[in-house]
Amino acid sequence: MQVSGGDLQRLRQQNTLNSLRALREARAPLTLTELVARTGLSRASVGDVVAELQQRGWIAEVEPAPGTLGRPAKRYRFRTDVGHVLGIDIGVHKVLAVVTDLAGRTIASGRVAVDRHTARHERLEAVWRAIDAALVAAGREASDLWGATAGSTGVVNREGLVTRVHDLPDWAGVDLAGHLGQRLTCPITIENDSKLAALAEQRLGVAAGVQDLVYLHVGRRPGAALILNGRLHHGFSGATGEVGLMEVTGWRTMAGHLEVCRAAAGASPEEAARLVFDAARAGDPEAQAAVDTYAHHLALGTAAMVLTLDPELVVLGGGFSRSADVLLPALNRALEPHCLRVPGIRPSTLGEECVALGGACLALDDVDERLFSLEGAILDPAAPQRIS
Amino acid sequence: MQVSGGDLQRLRQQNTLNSLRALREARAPLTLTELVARTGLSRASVGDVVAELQQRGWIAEVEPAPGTLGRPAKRYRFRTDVGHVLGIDIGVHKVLAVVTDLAGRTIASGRVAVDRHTARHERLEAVWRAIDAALVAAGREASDLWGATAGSTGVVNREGLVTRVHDLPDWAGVDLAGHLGQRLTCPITIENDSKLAALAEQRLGVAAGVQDLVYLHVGRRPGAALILNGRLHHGFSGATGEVGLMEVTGWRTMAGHLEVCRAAAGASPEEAARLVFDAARAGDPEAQAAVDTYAHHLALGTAAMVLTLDPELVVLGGGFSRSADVLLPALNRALEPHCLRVPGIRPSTLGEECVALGGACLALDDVDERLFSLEGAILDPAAPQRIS
DNA sequence: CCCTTTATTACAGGCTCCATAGATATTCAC
DNA sequence: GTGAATATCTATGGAGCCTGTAATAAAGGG
Repeated sequence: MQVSGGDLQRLRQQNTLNSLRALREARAPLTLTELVARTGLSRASVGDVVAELQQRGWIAEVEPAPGTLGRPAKRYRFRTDVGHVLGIDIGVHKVLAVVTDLAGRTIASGRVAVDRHTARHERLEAVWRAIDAALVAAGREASDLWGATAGSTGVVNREGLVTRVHDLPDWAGVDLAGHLGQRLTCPITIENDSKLAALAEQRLGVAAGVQDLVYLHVGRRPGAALILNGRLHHGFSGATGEVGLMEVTGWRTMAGHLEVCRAAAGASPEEAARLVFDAARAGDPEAQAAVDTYAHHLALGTAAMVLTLDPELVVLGGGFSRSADVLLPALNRALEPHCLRVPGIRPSTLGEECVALGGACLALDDVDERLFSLEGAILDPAAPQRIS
Repeated sequence: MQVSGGDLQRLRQQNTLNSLRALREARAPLTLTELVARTGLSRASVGDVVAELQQRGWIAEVEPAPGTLGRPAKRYRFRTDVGHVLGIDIGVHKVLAVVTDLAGRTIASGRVAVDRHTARHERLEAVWRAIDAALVAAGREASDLWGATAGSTGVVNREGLVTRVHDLPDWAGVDLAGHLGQRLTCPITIENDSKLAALAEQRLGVAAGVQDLVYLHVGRRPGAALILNGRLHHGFSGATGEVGLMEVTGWRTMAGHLEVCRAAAGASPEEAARLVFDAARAGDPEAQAAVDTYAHHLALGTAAMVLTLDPELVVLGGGFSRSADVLLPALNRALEPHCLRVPGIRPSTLGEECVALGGACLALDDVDERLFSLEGAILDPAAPQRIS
């Protein structure tokens, strides 16, 4: 059905998409009368549009709400189950794959443990195992996926290549998009893991709806990601939030201040920080001083970003954010002397799935883009195929 | 003419606006056939739409292009002269008002000299004199203006209040929007001067079309402004680009390194920098060292922003940018060790009108917003009235 | 069992768009 | 100067979509 310029069919397509969008954003069943109010169309037109959407499979009828006065109205809901997307977190210690529906709700996940010394090909193999496990648990095939986004440590450029990595020796230069493309036919995106975590917090977590925020990954290697004007800020070459590379911030070495504490004696580097935070919480002066020193350095880099961007919120994520009750007040105190206005600081709420969930969010953005702004054409629900 | 939801009249409005937009963005007369190609409509529909736009006064017919084969086509242009906007630069040393047409071309300007010690009420009086001079030169009345934006030093919050100023002792807290509103009935916006300069460079200057850039105001009091994703980044409280407030950058004192040079002996602070840059250009080692020191400190704050944002471009504006041939290479060298990727650095091209022009750009954005996205209604050209 | 309330269905009317064909205006070739 | 070629303009017919109104259907309360 070829449609030209400002055709009447175009108007119908617009109205159809507007109705579908209204149902999608309502996140609850709507009656025709409610849709009339939301779209501004007449009841007759909405009836036509809804019939077409139902016939194509985008929406489904649910049973009428009981206990209402008058003839009960039919209710329709957006079918979040017609498509699924995949979010993948390729971390140092684990690979996590999450399958979500079109509302971003987790359907199933698969997890494979790896470690710092896992070789590149083994890690890539673990990615497939996690994906397969998630797909099996979701009862889906790879060809059912409408989109996939993988998060990796390191700088990820526009072409999806991992260009700089510190944690994993042989990971630089890996072509994740190419690897995933061997078995996935849907559109694939690769992004930095902290950026995906920030996106997840802004969509599903503690920063829901905040337009400008700085996400701080606090851990042995701190990092940062930015949401600006409601969108993930990727930067020209993908290297945003790297203020920690400046020597004056001390970000590269600041975790050491925690590890030399007596409270951490004998513990593994992973354990050390938690022990020090616990000791500080219990009142150990040495541990408290170490936390303050850590917060002082963290505040230097954070202040640079806050003064540059004046965000509404700072979100604390990463391993150390589990001790936010100790770290957050220390960071707040340390930021005070640097900032004109200290933004709100809140700890992450999503936990260790946040990177994979952020990947799903990014893939869903792509699905929405395709659905709502691609020439306004309304098609049958189907998994899009990668073109390249 | 009341129009509901997905009315057919709505479709006509959309098509009308699309045609108008095509004519506006072409910035040159178009024939009906060219409009058919750009809008995707049929010739018959475009004919109708154009007739209405011409009758309403939005577009005008120009004489046909000679020397073409076949019957010469009528040509139409967007009437950039039906409306005007005002850009105002309230600086330390001058007040400059610029009247532009809807294409952002300067029609006339008015300028009043002031200085650091001009009292608040005198400066506000100078603003009116500059505005009146510009209006007289343009042959317009205040009621003809479709929008006005004033740029001021200091932090400007969302309500248009100037909250923090360093250069002018009694300027903090001034309610510029209220002052301008006494005689201007159009929508009024107040913004920080560096932000407006950045916008002007991105729309009309050296950074035309660049999506992500950092604008560096280099002068005795350096500052910065950000364009992110093609839009001015205002921040939560208006205090963006203030990384120079961190002591470690040395921005507050770095101009002193220039003024203590022998090359600047006896000169006024305003003159000193230019003399030192001249001496450095001529090969004076002491001056070159001073420039390098200045560039080193400038690079500290710049690197923090570049590492945070990974912009495509850095634009050098402000007084010292006239000596960009000396300063730019020094800044480039000083940035090298800090950055993963040193962005392109270019000197400003717009000169001292840039803040006022940026104000006009911001006012024009508001005009476009109102014209193209306000419920899709197409009205007669007229100066909008402020509601508040 | 009837009445009220609300949702659905059917039909007429109006508006806008597109396609096609004929009329018009200019240039180029001879 | 005349005619062919080219491209634009004008007018008409046909089709699609939306709206409004009136008639019909379905549930709950008295």
